[in-house]
Amino acid sequence: MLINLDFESKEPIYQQLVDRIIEGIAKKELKPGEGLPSVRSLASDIGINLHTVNKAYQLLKQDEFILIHRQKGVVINPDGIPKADDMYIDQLRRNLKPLIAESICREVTEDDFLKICSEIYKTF
Amino acid sequence: MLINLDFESKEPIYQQLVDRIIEGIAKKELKPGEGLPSVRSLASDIGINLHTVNKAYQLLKQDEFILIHRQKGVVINPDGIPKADDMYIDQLRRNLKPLIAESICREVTEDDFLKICSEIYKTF
Amino acid sequence: MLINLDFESKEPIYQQLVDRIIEGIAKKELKPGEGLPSVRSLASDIGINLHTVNKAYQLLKQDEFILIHRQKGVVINPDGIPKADDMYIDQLRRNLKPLIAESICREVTEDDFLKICSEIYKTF
Amino acid sequence: MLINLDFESKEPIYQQLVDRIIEGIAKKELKPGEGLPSVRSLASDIGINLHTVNKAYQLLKQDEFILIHRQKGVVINPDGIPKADDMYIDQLRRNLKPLIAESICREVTEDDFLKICSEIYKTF
DNA sequence: GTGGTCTAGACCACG
DNA sequence: GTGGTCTAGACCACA
Repeated sequence: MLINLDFESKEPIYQQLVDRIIEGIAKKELKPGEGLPSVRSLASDIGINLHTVNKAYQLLKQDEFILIHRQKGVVINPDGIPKADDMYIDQLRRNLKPLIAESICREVTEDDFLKICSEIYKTF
Repeated sequence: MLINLDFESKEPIYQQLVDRIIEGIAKKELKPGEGLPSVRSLASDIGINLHTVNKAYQLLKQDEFILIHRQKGVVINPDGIPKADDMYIDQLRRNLKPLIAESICREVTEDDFLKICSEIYKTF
Repeated sequence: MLINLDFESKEPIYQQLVDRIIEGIAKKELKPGEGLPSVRSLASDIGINLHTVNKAYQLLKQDEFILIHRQKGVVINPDGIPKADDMYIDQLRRNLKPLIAESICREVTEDDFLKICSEIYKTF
Repeated sequence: MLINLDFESKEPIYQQLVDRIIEGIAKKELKPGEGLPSVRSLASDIGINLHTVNKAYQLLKQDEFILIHRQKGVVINPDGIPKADDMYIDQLRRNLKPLIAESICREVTEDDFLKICSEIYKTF
């Protein structure tokens, strides 16, 4: 699995890293129980700071995407990722709302928007 | 039009302000050619610094949602908001991708996701 | 002579007005000795503030483009516009420099640039 | 590279700063990929507020002269400056027009004007 | 009274 | 230590 970061983006590197890993899980490139590189090795591979990788891992752990074992190291949650609950759906709504609002202003129809989402779904 | 900000949020105030105004346009509560409050009055209304409002206005101006008219002050772009172009759609895709990736991990089906988007569309 | 102003421009209205009048003189649409509308009538014609027109006229008077007679009103300098002196040429250089610098960065060749200037000269 | 500002000028400091940096790029004193001082250090060097420097940097970033790299800091766009497009040429025309109009009024011939431009080109 | 500019000082997120 | 955000207060240009 290849991780592509944009150092010129406004998006923090640790957040990009989180997103890439979640995408890897969504694409089944990373499977439950599978190991992830250690903080140190990943950091040096990508050429970023150790703390940055650590922050990404902590966030993923917090949302139970990964587990951090003292001995086995970092692994994708073997029990699978927690299902969406109401809180997640709420947060998703809040994130989607401004995207949809701007799309409406720019005359992207609901059909167009859904089609775009659908296309992205297919890429996973 | 009522503007509701969350001062505890991680989202910068100026960005929330931008989002609220775009939502107002999407909901037709703000119509092309309509005037917006001056930076000073809006700032004092909301209870924030005028520079924060100004930054929001500058961003909206940059994307041609509003324009600064030397006589009328700040107005919603009377020619309407620029239609979505390829660049906007690309950016939209990049924004949607991580949301969809996480949703897939959390077993939100494509249908569920589209339904949520559809519901949000209806609120405008 | 038609005066076209852009109220959404960053350029102050009085400056735009000055520029339009100078262009009128350059195009010989306004000839030495010819009268200009009074501050009041011009202001109401264009739909701008009286002080704005006045400021434009004062600037033009300062550079001897126009004379302001108590009785004859405002007239294009009958003795013609003062020729370029060293000070004017210096100022012109200072104004051109940043335009040329940016053009160089954007790979506009000297020939291209001169051609553009030449074209503009032809429009007068 | 030395930066010379005129604090008495009507031209805003941030704009002068932008102009100086663009001139530096035009003169190849600043090369693509090269780093620029941080807002703080440049501000204290020049003796101005860091926000003023920041505004200049933001404008340069917007026109893709520079980019803000999360690791390298502020750097001249390593891909080079975007070439002139129709929009830039139009804007250039609009900027040149009043300069040429006044020059015509002051009997600066086309040849003289082109010669001045040519001289400025040679200084880069 | 409006927006534009500049300063000063503070806190935070990031790497 | 970096840029990003926010506040506060000031002066000016503009209309």
